[in-house]
Amino acid sequence: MPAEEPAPTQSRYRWLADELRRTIELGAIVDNDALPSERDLAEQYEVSRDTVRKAVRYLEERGVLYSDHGRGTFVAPALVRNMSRFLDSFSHDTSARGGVAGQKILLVEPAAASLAMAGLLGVQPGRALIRIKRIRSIDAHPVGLHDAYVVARPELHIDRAALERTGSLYKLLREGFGVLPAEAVENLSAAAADAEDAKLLQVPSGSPLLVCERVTLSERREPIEYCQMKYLPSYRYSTRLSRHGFES
Amino acid sequence: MPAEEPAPTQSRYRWLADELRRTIELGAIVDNDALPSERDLAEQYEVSRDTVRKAVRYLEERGVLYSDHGRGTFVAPALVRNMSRFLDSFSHDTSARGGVAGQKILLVEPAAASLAMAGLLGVQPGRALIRIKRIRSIDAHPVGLHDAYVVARPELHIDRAALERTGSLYKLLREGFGVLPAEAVENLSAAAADAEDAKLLQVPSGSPLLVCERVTLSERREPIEYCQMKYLPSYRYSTRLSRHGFES
DNA sequence: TAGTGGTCTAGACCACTCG
DNA sequence: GAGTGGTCTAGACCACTAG
Repeated sequence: MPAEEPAPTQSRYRWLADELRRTIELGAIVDNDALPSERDLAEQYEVSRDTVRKAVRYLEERGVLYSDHGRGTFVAPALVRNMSRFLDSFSHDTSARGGVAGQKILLVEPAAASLAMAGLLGVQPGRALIRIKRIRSIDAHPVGLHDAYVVARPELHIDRAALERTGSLYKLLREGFGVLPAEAVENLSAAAADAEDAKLLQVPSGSPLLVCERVTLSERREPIEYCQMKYLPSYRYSTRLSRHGFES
Repeated sequence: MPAEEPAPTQSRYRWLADELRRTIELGAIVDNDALPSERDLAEQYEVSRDTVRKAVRYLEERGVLYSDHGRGTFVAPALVRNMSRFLDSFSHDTSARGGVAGQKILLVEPAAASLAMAGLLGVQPGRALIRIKRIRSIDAHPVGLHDAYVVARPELHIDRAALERTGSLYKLLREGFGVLPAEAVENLSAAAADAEDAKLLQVPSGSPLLVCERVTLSERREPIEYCQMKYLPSYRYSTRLSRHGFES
């Protein structure tokens, strides 16, 4: 029996997924325990089996559940649960970890796309960009440098004041201009801090840094920005991988 | 009209997905072009619309397609296409990039789980493990160190000879013992090479390294191994992020 | 053999986008 | 308003797992 009816704005499977997640977080079903069968859940929550399957799949994608053909559907161990690693801004990601995100804006200026950057972003070389360079901090401690190149658009008016106000470039793009990041490609490696990095992050030159390059695309897969991020060793980047088939 | 019937062993939606991917790779539909509507595809390929939707979703998960409510289904730009980033072994990943994976086995020996490792793996402290330390190389150039701790099982007989023969720990676990990695959690950061790292990788002590820690789980979410990987700056770790909802 | 998840179908209606 | 993807249903059968 449904504990509560789904809000009219929400789909039934999302509502069911939330119900199931709540049940799990309450500790009613523990790690690696089986859920009731899909047919039972369908009856209990008064939805079709297909709707149950959608809810289960939704939670599988988020690492909350996993299903085994012929055996059942189970609660994923806490280690992987909620390791969603979807698209996220530094600010949002940091507060999700219980920290306070900060920034010191070093630079907001027009720039032109270099050959390399144009290729990555899929725009013409020389295309107008807006460069934004910032020191990012968590709980007032500097942890990294962000060097972003946003593809300029006529309606886009990014200035230091607006950025300072919102504290998050993504939030500014979304709320100010309706630009919504939908997908991103990232490339991680290690590098030594150069003289400038060292000075800004207050570490010796040559110190190890985690370098993350990112290209962000809009819902229509138009390029939004290229960003190079350099982090101190204390910064940790977490992710979850699934098999999802037999690609081996 | 279907070009060819699906093999009896394969599901129809996987077959359709392969057909669509082939069509795209042939260049018949270019980046950001729209596919025929789901209803049209269902008619063309003589399947139900639901089967079309499953095929499309399958390719969306792999970064090949994306759909927009009310607009259509489109081919993802080449930048994100085929950036699947599912669970993969070093060997497989390397050959997918066109390189030849190599290894030099430094150590295969029994070990006991430390407190920290026991917590990560979800086993008792002191639990029997098998430690495997290797230098990994691409095209005969050393690129990283792998230090793996495999959870020992009675049926599991890992020795240097077997590992040398297969060249891949995952392949050995899969083909030798039917242990299939299903999910993994990774944690990346930067670190300086210590004296031992430096010697093994032939770089100065203090050089920047990309450190990747990974816990791998089986299909039943039993712990398989903990592995710490350290890579030179030339090694690149690529990933793709999606929004998948409104978690911002 | 009974029970589970996986696939497939046909049809209905809703929500969104765009000319 | 016409066309698109998104949700939901009810029922059938297959493939796998376990006692």
